[in-house]
Amino acid sequence: MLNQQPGLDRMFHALADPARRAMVERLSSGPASASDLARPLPMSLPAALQHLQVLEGAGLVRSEKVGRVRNFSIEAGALSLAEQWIHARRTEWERRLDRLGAYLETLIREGEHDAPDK
Amino acid sequence: MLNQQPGLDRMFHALADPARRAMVERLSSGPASASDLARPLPMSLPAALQHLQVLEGAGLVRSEKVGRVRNFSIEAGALSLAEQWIHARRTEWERRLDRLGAYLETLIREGEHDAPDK
DNA sequence: CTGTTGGTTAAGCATTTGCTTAACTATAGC
DNA sequence: GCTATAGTTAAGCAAATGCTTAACCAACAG
Repeated sequence: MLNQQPGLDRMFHALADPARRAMVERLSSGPASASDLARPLPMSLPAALQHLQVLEGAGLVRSEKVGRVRNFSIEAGALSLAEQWIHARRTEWERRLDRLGAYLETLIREGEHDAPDK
Repeated sequence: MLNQQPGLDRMFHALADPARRAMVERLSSGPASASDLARPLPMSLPAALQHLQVLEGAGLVRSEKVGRVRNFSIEAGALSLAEQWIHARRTEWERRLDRLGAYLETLIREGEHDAPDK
Protein backbone atom coordinates (compact mmCIF):
# COMPACT_ATOMS: atom_id res chain seq x y z
CA MET A 1 0.00 0.00 0.00
CA LEU A 2 1.86 3.05 1.28
CA ASN A 3 0.03 5.91 -0.43
CA GLN A 4 2.97 6.98 -2.56
CA GLN A 5 2.71 10.73 -2.96
CA PRO A 6 5.96 12.53 -3.65
CA GLY A 7 3.95 15.72 -3.78
CA LEU A 8 2.98 15.48 -0.13
CA ASP A 9 6.47 14.31 0.77
CA ARG A 10 8.14 17.35 -0.69
CA MET A 11 5.42 19.69 0.50
CA PHE A 12 5.60 18.65 4.14
CA HIS A 13 9.37 18.44 4.02
CA ALA A 14 9.52 21.95 2.65
CA LEU A 15 7.30 23.24 5.44
CA ALA A 16 9.30 21.46 8.16
CA ASP A 17 11.97 24.16 8.22
CA PRO A 18 11.39 27.46 10.04
CA ALA A 19 13.40 29.46 7.52
CA ARG A 20 11.32 28.09 4.67
CA ARG A 21 8.09 28.71 6.54
CA ALA A 22 9.21 32.26 7.21
CA MET A 23 9.73 32.70 3.47
CA VAL A 24 6.27 31.37 2.71
CA GLU A 25 4.80 33.66 5.36
CA ARG A 26 6.60 36.61 3.85
CA LEU A 27 5.44 35.71 0.36
CA SER A 28 1.86 35.28 1.51
CA SER A 29 1.67 39.03 1.76
CA GLY A 30 3.19 39.69 -1.64
CA PRO A 31 6.05 38.85 -4.04
CA ALA A 32 9.66 39.49 -3.13
CA SER A 33 13.12 39.16 -4.60
CA ALA A 34 15.65 36.56 -3.56
CA SER A 35 17.69 38.96 -1.48
CA ASP A 36 14.57 40.45 0.08
CA LEU A 37 13.76 36.97 1.29
CA ALA A 38 17.29 36.19 2.36
CA ARG A 39 17.96 39.42 4.25
CA PRO A 40 16.03 38.68 7.48
CA LEU A 41 17.43 35.16 7.71
CA PRO A 42 20.55 34.33 9.72
CA MET A 43 22.37 32.67 6.82
CA SER A 44 24.27 33.37 3.64
CA LEU A 45 22.50 34.13 0.39
CA PRO A 46 23.38 30.82 -1.28
CA ALA A 47 21.87 29.00 1.68
CA ALA A 48 18.67 31.01 1.34
CA LEU A 49 18.62 30.26 -2.37
CA GLN A 50 18.81 26.56 -1.62
CA HIS A 51 15.78 26.88 0.63
CA LEU A 52 13.93 28.69 -2.13
CA GLN A 53 14.81 25.88 -4.50
CA VAL A 54 13.27 23.41 -2.10
CA LEU A 55 10.12 25.50 -1.90
CA GLU A 56 9.95 25.79 -5.66
CA GLY A 57 10.55 22.07 -6.06
CA ALA A 58 7.62 21.44 -3.74
CA GLY A 59 5.46 23.67 -5.92
CA LEU A 60 4.80 26.08 -3.10
CA VAL A 61 6.47 28.98 -4.81
CA ARG A 62 7.09 30.24 -8.31
CA SER A 63 10.00 32.38 -9.50
CA GLU A 64 10.68 34.52 -12.51
CA LYS A 65 13.79 36.38 -13.41
CA VAL A 66 13.44 39.95 -14.50
CA GLY A 67 16.67 41.67 -15.33
CA ARG A 68 19.17 40.47 -12.80
CA VAL A 69 16.74 39.97 -9.94
CA ARG A 70 14.70 36.83 -9.38
CA ASN A 71 11.23 37.47 -8.04
CA PHE A 72 9.36 34.89 -6.03
CA SER A 73 5.66 34.59 -5.45
CA ILE A 74 3.30 32.19 -3.72
CA GLU A 75 1.86 29.42 -5.84
CA ALA A 76 -1.73 29.97 -4.84
CA GLY A 77 -3.57 26.80 -3.98
CA ALA A 78 -0.45 24.67 -3.68
CA LEU A 79 -1.07 24.09 0.00
CA SER A 80 -4.50 22.66 -0.75
CA LEU A 81 -2.98 19.18 -1.13
CA ALA A 82 -1.57 19.26 2.38
CA GLU A 83 -4.73 20.87 3.67
CA GLN A 84 -6.83 18.13 2.12
CA TRP A 85 -4.72 15.36 3.59
CA ILE A 86 -4.89 16.83 7.08
CA HIS A 87 -8.58 17.49 6.79
CA ALA A 88 -9.25 13.94 5.62
CA ARG A 89 -7.45 12.56 8.68
CA ARG A 90 -9.33 14.86 11.03
CA THR A 91 -12.77 14.01 9.72
CA GLU A 92 -11.87 10.34 9.66
CA TRP A 93 -10.96 10.15 13.30
CA GLU A 94 -13.68 12.53 14.38
CA ARG A 95 -16.28 10.28 12.81
CA ARG A 96 -14.66 7.35 14.54
CA LEU A 97 -14.83 9.12 17.88
CA ASP A 98 -18.45 9.97 17.18
CA ARG A 99 -19.24 6.34 16.54
CA LEU A 100 -17.38 5.39 19.69
CA GLY A 101 -19.31 7.98 21.67
CA ALA A 102 -22.59 6.72 20.31
CA TYR A 103 -21.63 3.18 21.17
CA LEU A 104 -20.70 4.11 24.72
CA GLU A 105 -24.00 5.93 25.02
CA THR A 106 -25.96 2.85 24.02
CA LEU A 107 -24.01 0.90 26.59
CA ILE A 108 -25.01 3.42 29.25
CA ARG A 109 -28.67 3.40 28.16
CA GLU A 110 -28.78 -0.36 28.25
CA GLY A 111 -27.16 -0.26 31.63
CA GLU A 112 -29.87 2.09 32.88
CA HIS A 113 -32.71 -0.40 32.55
CA ASP A 114 -30.91 -3.73 32.45
CA ALA A 115 -27.88 -3.47 34.69
CA PRO A 116 -26.23 -6.31 36.49
CA ASP A 117 -25.15 -4.60 39.70
CA LYS A 118 -21.46 -4.19 40.19
CA MET B 1 12.20 37.16 13.41
CA LEU B 2 11.87 33.58 12.20
CA ASN B 3 8.67 32.38 13.91
CA GLN B 4 10.38 29.78 16.08
CA GLN B 5 7.96 26.90 16.46
CA PRO B 6 9.54 23.53 17.14
CA GLY B 7 6.03 22.11 17.28
CA LEU B 8 5.39 22.87 13.64
CA ASP B 9 8.90 21.78 12.73
CA ARG B 10 8.47 18.34 14.19
CA MET B 11 4.90 18.03 13.01
CA PHE B 12 5.64 18.77 9.36
CA HIS B 13 8.83 16.75 9.47
CA ALA B 14 6.90 13.79 10.85
CA LEU B 15 4.35 14.06 8.06
CA ALA B 16 6.99 14.33 5.34
CA ASP B 17 7.59 10.59 5.28
CA PRO B 18 5.20 8.25 3.45
CA ALA B 19 5.65 5.44 5.97
CA ARG B 20 4.78 7.76 8.82
CA ARG B 21 1.78 9.15 6.97
CA ALA B 22 0.62 5.61 6.30
CA MET B 23 0.80 4.93 10.03
CA VAL B 24 -1.24 8.04 10.81
CA GLU B 25 -3.77 7.05 8.17
CA ARG B 26 -4.04 3.61 9.67
CA LEU B 27 -4.44 5.01 13.17
CA SER B 28 -7.09 7.45 12.05
CA SER B 29 -9.44 4.52 11.80
CA GLY B 30 -8.56 3.08 15.19
CA PRO B 31 -5.75 2.09 17.57
CA ALA B 32 -3.19 -0.54 16.65
CA SER B 33 -0.18 -2.30 18.11
CA ALA B 34 3.40 -1.65 17.05
CA SER B 35 3.65 -4.77 14.96
CA ASP B 36 0.24 -4.18 13.41
CA LEU B 37 1.59 -0.86 12.21
CA ALA B 38 4.93 -2.30 11.12
CA ARG B 39 3.58 -5.30 9.22
CA PRO B 40 2.42 -3.56 6.01
CA LEU B 41 5.60 -1.52 5.77
CA PRO B 42 8.62 -2.66 3.75
CA MET B 43 11.08 -2.38 6.61
CA SER B 44 12.24 -4.04 9.80
CA LEU B 45 10.38 -3.65 13.06
CA PRO B 46 13.02 -1.47 14.72
CA ALA B 47 12.84 0.89 11.76
CA ALA B 48 9.07 1.12 12.11
CA LEU B 49 9.48 1.75 15.84
CA GLN B 50 11.79 4.65 15.07
CA HIS B 51 9.13 6.15 12.85
CA LEU B 52 6.58 5.76 15.60
CA GLN B 53 8.94 7.51 17.99
CA VAL B 54 9.11 10.43 15.58
CA LEU B 55 5.33 10.57 15.39
CA GLU B 56 5.05 10.44 19.16
CA GLY B 57 7.72 13.10 19.54
CA ALA B 58 5.67 15.31 17.25
CA GLY B 59 2.64 14.76 19.45
CA LEU B 60 0.68 13.18 16.63
CA VAL B 61 0.35 9.85 18.33
CA ARG B 62 0.11 8.46 21.83
CA SER B 63 1.24 5.03 23.01
CA GLU B 64 0.56 2.90 26.02
CA LYS B 65 2.01 -0.44 26.90
CA VAL B 66 -0.37 -3.12 28.02
CA GLY B 67 1.24 -6.41 28.86
CA ARG B 68 4.02 -6.84 26.37
CA VAL B 69 2.32 -5.06 23.47
CA ARG B 70 2.48 -1.33 22.88
CA ASN B 71 -0.71 0.18 21.54
CA PHE B 72 -0.74 3.35 19.54
CA SER B 73 -3.59 5.77 18.97
CA ILE B 74 -4.11 9.10 17.26
CA GLU B 75 -3.66 12.19 19.39
CA ALA B 76 -6.90 13.85 18.40
CA GLY B 77 -6.53 17.49 17.54
CA ALA B 78 -2.76 17.39 17.22
CA LEU B 79 -2.93 18.27 13.55
CA SER B 80 -4.86 21.41 14.32
CA LEU B 81 -1.62 23.37 14.67
CA ALA B 82 -0.54 22.47 11.16
CA GLU B 83 -4.05 23.02 9.88
CA GLN B 84 -4.13 26.47 11.45
CA TRP B 85 -0.82 27.48 9.95
CA ILE B 86 -1.83 26.39 6.48
CA HIS B 87 -5.21 28.03 6.77
CA ALA B 88 -3.66 31.28 7.95
CA ARG B 89 -1.40 31.36 4.88
CA ARG B 90 -4.29 30.59 2.55
CA THR B 91 -6.58 33.29 3.87
CA GLU B 92 -3.70 35.74 3.92
CA TRP B 93 -2.85 35.36 0.28
CA GLU B 94 -6.46 35.05 -0.80
CA ARG B 95 -7.23 38.39 0.78
CA ARG B 96 -4.21 39.80 -0.96
CA LEU B 97 -5.39 38.47 -4.31
CA ASP B 98 -8.82 39.92 -3.60
CA ARG B 99 -7.32 43.32 -2.95
CA LEU B 100 -5.24 43.00 -6.09
CA GLY B 101 -8.32 42.03 -8.08
CA ALA B 102 -10.24 44.98 -6.73
CA TYR B 103 -7.37 47.29 -7.58
CA LEU B 104 -7.16 45.99 -11.13
CA GLU B 105 -10.88 46.45 -11.44
CA THR B 106 -10.68 50.11 -10.45
CA LEU B 107 -7.93 50.52 -13.01
CA ILE B 108 -10.21 49.06 -15.68
CA ARG B 109 -13.15 51.20 -14.64
CA GLU B 110 -11.05 54.33 -14.69
CA GLY B 111 -9.77 53.29 -18.08
CA GLU B 112 -13.32 52.96 -19.36
CA HIS B 113 -14.19 56.63 -19.04
CA ASP B 114 -10.78 58.27 -18.94
CA ALA B 115 -8.52 56.32 -21.23
CA PRO B 116 -5.62 57.70 -23.15
CA ASP B 117 -5.81 55.71 -26.36
CA LYS B 118 -3.08 53.23 -26.98
C1' DC C 1 10.42 -24.32 33.14
C1' DT C 2 10.83 -23.50 28.20
C1' DG C 3 9.94 -21.73 23.95
C1' DT C 4 7.79 -18.14 21.22
C1' DT C 5 6.14 -13.73 20.52
C1' DG C 6 6.38 -8.54 20.93
C1' DG C 7 9.22 -5.16 21.80
C1' DT C 8 13.63 -2.59 22.99
C1' DT C 9 18.54 -1.19 22.67
C1' DA C 10 22.73 -0.55 20.47
C1' DA C 11 26.08 -0.26 16.93
C1' DG C 12 27.14 0.70 12.32
C1' DC C 13 26.59 2.64 7.77
C1' DA C 14 25.08 5.11 3.39
C1' DT C 15 22.58 9.06 2.13
C1' DT C 16 20.61 13.48 2.59
C1' DT C 17 20.48 18.18 4.74
C1' DG C 18 21.92 22.59 5.68
C1' DC C 19 25.21 25.24 5.87
C1' DT C 20 29.86 27.55 4.58
C1' DT C 21 33.35 29.98 1.51
C1' DA C 22 35.22 31.09 -2.94
C1' DA C 23 34.95 31.91 -7.62
C1' DC C 24 32.23 33.29 -11.32
C1' DT C 25 28.43 35.53 -14.46
C1' DA C 26 25.17 39.01 -15.67
C1' DT C 27 22.90 43.35 -15.28
C1' DA C 28 22.43 48.24 -13.91
C1' DG C 29 24.22 52.90 -13.09
C1' DC C 30 27.29 56.29 -13.86
C1' DG D 1 33.99 50.85 -19.89
C1' DC D 2 34.16 50.46 -14.63
C1' DT D 3 32.21 49.19 -10.74
C1' DA D 4 28.90 47.83 -7.59
C1' DT D 5 24.86 44.78 -7.15
C1' DA D 6 22.02 40.33 -7.64
C1' DG D 7 22.41 35.99 -8.36
C1' DT D 8 24.55 31.36 -9.57
C1' DT D 9 27.71 27.40 -9.26
C1' DA D 10 30.75 24.39 -7.03
C1' DA D 11 33.35 22.17 -3.49
C1' DG D 12 33.52 20.75 1.04
C1' DC D 13 31.93 19.48 5.60
C1' DA D 14 29.41 18.38 10.04
C1' DA D 15 25.19 16.71 11.54
C1' DA D 16 20.86 14.39 11.00
C1' DT D 17 18.02 10.54 8.72
C1' DG D 18 16.63 6.10 7.71
C1' DC D 19 17.74 2.05 7.49
C1' DT D 20 20.15 -2.58 8.82
C1' DT D 21 21.59 -6.59 11.92
C1' DA D 22 22.49 -8.60 16.38
C1' DA D 23 21.74 -9.05 21.05
C1' DC D 24 18.67 -8.61 24.62
C1' DC D 25 14.46 -8.42 27.91
C1' DA D 26 9.67 -9.37 29.25
C1' DA D 27 5.32 -11.67 29.15
C1' DC D 28 2.22 -15.22 27.89
C1' DA D 29 1.22 -20.18 26.54
C1' DG D 30 1.87 -24.84 26.94
